[in-house]
Amino acid sequence: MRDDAEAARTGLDESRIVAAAVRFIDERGLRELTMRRLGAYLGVEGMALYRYLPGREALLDAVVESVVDALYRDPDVLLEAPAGWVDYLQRLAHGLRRIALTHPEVFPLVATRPAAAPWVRPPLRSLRGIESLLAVLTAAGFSDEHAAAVYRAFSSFLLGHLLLEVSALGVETGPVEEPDVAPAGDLDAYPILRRLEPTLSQDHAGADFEEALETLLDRIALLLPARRRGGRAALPRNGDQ
Amino acid sequence: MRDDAEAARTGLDESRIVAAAVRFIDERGLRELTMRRLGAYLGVEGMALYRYLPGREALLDAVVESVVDALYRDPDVLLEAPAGWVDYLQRLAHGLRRIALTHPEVFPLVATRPAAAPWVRPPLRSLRGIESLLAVLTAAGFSDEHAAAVYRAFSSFLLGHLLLEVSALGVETGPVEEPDVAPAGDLDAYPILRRLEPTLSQDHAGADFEEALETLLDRIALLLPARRRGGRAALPRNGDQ
DNA sequence: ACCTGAACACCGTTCAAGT
DNA sequence: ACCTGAACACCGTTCAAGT
Repeated sequence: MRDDAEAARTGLDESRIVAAAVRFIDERGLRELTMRRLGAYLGVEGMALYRYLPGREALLDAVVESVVDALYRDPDVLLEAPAGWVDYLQRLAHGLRRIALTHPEVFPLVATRPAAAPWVRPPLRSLRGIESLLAVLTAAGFSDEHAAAVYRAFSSFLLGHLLLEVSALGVETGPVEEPDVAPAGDLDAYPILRRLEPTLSQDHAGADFEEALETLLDRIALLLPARRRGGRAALPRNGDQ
Repeated sequence: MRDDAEAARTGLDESRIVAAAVRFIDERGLRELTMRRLGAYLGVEGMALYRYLPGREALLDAVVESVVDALYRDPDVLLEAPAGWVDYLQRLAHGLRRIALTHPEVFPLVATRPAAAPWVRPPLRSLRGIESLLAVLTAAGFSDEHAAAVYRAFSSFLLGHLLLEVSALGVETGPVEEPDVAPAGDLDAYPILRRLEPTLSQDHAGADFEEALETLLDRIALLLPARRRGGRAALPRNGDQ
């Protein structure tokens, strides 16, 4: 199906298959991905993939792992030697957001695939990543319980914001059906919705993400004794915009 | 397949099919749901369902709608006549959490199905629900922009927390494979993770949800002039636990 | 009017056979 | 050693035919 069947010269390989699957999903969407079509995309019959992967479920797991692991190959995330826990959490958050926006069709998979253990929380799914996060937090003076609580709060924040952001992306171009006049049905029955529609349609994803992240970091800083907060959460924030 | 094929006496019906689909997913999981099996579950051939629904995608949309709409049939949510916006948001949050925990296999669908418009944000997916939320907020004195911002923050909060909570539920009993000794592979390479595993395995979902909800409500209250906050956000909260 | 049976195009997966 | 072809059980969906 592709002009340059990239596997033709050197043969297949698990990592090549997974990389092709990620590109396939980015280009055509998760719904389009079948073993047979991915085979064709690689210039091969679908059955050939079973030499390298046990099946479709394993392929999807590998896709998720590959996309999440890109975080630790990202030079802007700098797993080791972070300049403090605040800087570390900011880099992690921005790195994950970059991944979500680069692979919006893959991210729902990152969000919903069953995890290997109950404490592996999407979207931060890699043991290496969790270990590193907990290492940074405990080194910064958080107790074990507080480090765990921060990990939980941070996961929820990322999952909620990023899943909503990519799903809003999808809805713009996603369902190709119904090029009707009214894009969301009859709003006539919902007067406030109709009045607020322009306001609600504005894209605040970037600013909301930053603001919620800063708020979360302030709240986390309060778990530390004041002298270790690094200037965070010094004052209550002014609320009236 | 079921002893009392409930449709046998009165015939099929869209709402009966959708209700059966919800029960089927609750009992056997989303992955098991096929048109043919749902037919059998109703005592009928799968093809018969196409008289009432255009196809499988429409069925899933109807399942999501049905589950979310239960919120407004819930007497504890009390759509109309709320005792203030704080009370309203609390009831809505708790009502949605109840739904998520009642239908953990359906909730990922609520979280990830493409929405009808970009401003329809999971998990609060019903136009009626959004209208009602915005009505309560603007009546309480929030500007249009603030009401929209509250809606966005509230959606992110609910989605992140509830999706993580139900996915943690799923992982306990979900993948029936691998009753191995080590439940999450070799933690030997991750010393901090190994030390924190008992801490991380504790279930804090309920308490985390309440705490994050209260924090969010405090933050939202700051958008109002002080005299309209109803006692909310009077003081900065004490951080050291 | 409502459901069934047969049919079609397509899946995931297995495995003997080809090269 | 690596891929293909045929095969199997199962999908979603359509539609003529039954009752």
